[in-house]
Amino acid sequence: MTTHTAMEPNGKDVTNILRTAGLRPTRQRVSLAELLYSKGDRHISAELLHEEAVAADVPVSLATVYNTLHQFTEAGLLREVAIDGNKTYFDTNVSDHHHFFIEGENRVIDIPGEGVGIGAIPEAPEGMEIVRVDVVVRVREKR
Amino acid sequence: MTTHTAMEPNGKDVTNILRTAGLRPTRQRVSLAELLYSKGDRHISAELLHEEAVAADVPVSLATVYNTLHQFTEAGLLREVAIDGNKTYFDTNVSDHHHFFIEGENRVIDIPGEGVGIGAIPEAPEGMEIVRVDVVVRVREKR
DNA sequence: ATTTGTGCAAATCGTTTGCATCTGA
DNA sequence: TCAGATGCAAACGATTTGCACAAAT
Repeated sequence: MTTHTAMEPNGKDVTNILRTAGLRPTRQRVSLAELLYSKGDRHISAELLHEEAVAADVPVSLATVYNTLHQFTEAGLLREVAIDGNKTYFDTNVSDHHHFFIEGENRVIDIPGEGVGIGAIPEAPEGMEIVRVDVVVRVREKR
Repeated sequence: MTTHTAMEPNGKDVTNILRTAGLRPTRQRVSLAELLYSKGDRHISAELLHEEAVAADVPVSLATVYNTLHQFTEAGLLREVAIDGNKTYFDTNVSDHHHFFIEGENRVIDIPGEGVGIGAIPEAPEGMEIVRVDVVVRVREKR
């Protein structure tokens, strides 16, 4: 009986999720997943997650963080948010929703509730199909 | 009399536009502006514009292309479109409109007409004001 | 034992910058 | 003249990759 599937509130779930996604639940993947999902919805960059991991005594290399984030994204556990141009954010909220982007601070936050709705979704060009609609509301500190 | 302001259909306009924007109409700026605006609305990357310039016998350095694109953007002659994450596109259409992003091809095209309308624009977070709303409809080749 | 993941450092890619040299007004 | 522009090459920051080593099944 090697199935040491302890009953830590998160550990177990995460392990299963990873397994289901076809990813071996390695130390670093489990730890990163816990960091990602234990604090509600987040929009995090690879670099920041790496720092958090190191701070949490989970030494992972930056390369592994990148790998992991991409694997999670492919597995549908994360959503890549391309907003800024020079940095990639990963969103732990995979459901359909949109974002505020705070200029200056370079922060991304979810638009709460059903705040936005596209009026009319345009038809895709000939031979194309819509994959997703992203709405980014850019805001800045009011002065 | 050095004011050789010829009456080339574009040359003149461009020169004036630049002057109005407070930019000296230098050889390369005028050429780049012509490349940008002589073909209708475009979504172009620095690299591509650079190639076009070189191809058009207007040797400009890539650095100058970047500088110029940013100056034009500040002057309101261009609009930066952050869609892709790893590349910046500059849109010659400065009016309010949205985009299709063709995955795989990494191409950006305008959404024609009044195809999209945000249903309800959400209120900005406390102390923030909305700068702009960007809608990107990601499409892929239908199979 | 095999397969898959990880870490490191080097490589890449797009973009920016420093600085000496030109150019337009 | 002389501030402002340009070109080049080096600097940069984010991300990726190659490969030897380690861990999971």
